[in-house]
Amino acid sequence: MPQLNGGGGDDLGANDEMIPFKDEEDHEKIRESAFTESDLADLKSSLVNESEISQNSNSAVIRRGQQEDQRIYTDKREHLDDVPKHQDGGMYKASYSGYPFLMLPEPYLPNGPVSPSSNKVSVVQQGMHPLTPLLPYDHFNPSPPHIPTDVSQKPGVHRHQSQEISGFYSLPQGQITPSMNWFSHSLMLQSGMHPTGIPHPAIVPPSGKQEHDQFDRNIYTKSHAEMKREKEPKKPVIKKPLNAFMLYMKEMRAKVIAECTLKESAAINQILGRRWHALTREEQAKYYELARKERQLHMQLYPSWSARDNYGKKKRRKRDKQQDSGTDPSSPKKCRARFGLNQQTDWCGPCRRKKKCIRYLQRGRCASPHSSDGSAIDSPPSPVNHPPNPASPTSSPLPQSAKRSAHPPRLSLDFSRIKTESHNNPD
DNA sequence: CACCCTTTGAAGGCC
DNA sequence: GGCCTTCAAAGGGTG
Repeated sequence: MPQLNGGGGDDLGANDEMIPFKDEEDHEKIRESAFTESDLADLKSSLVNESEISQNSNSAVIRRGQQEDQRIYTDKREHLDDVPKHQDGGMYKASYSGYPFLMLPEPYLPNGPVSPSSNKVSVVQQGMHPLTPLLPYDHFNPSPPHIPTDVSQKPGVHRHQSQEISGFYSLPQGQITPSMNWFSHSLMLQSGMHPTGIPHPAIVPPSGKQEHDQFDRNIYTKSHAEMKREKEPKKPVIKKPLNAFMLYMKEMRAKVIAECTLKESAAINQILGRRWHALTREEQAKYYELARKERQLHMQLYPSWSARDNYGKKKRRKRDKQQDSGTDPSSPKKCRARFGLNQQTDWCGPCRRKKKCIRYLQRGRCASPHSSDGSAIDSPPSPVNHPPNPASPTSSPLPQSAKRSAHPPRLSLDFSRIKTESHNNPD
């Protein structure tokens, strides 16, 4: 994919990495939010700037910054210091272990994180090998250390690695043994052993967030009968596979929390969102690739599952309710509607180029920045910023979403705009 | 206690 | 195909 091309170099330089995010809104909202302390805001800015600066420099700088970030965890990883730290562009370094084992999103870990106390922090802190989990595809480790040695061994079933679909979904301990390759698991699932009968990592009890943790604990603390009684009425929920950004958040959240001592997820997510945009395509591509693989595996494990299955499992958000109840036609969602066809000069770049604004369409706001006076920032007619499709044309197919989606998942953003916003980067 | 907030991406339904 | 909605994680905040 062109986005991945490391070859022309410039392409990766993200000059045309038109990344949308609502900068102005960010600033305002952050100020308006519960985090009103100026130092906090500064901290946030610096956090973002850190990435932005890196972005504006080059990937080497980025990696250096990441290494610096990583230092935060040095004390936690000292015992792993003999392990090469920089195997994959520095991206999965710090905490992105566990994938496919520990990094598995907790919903996929029916028994919860290996360490009961670590379910908020990812992986490395769990003492995992820093590389194994980070290299789920090419460096898949069939014998993750956290797999208990006493797990039952199923005779005749041998785990053999699959390079095509590595073990993204860790097999539940005590349920699916590590000696079973995931294909076996998949086959089991497809051949009658329905997911609902096997507490697969992606399967969680139907209700609250933490429920799966409780659920997991209950498995060991409650009697079998009790468990049965409790479990039976509820149908386990197969969660959606995490997308690239979710994977990124999962990995980086702990780091951001540690750096800025923030705990409020909304604020953390804002930072993470901006950092996400500050990533180079290469860096993002790795997460896209992980996400793609995860979807692939999820699809194989639960061929009949549909994202729609989980609809209604969450309460509708207020915003949605508001939209639903009173769809306010006076609150335009699109630049087209907002400014009208006669004032296309006021449209944001993407809208002007494409005559529409996806962010307005999807989020009710335009991610692509307008200038402070309301005029649109003149974005270069860069190619649409597809997600850095990690699938190399020779190795993997396009992500389905990329194939299906008529529009790019992300809007383009004039990167100079980000620079302008950056306090530290006059460039 | 339940929901909100906040982010991006994926998926699916509707037209 | 375009548009729209919902969910995925997370955990403090809020009513």
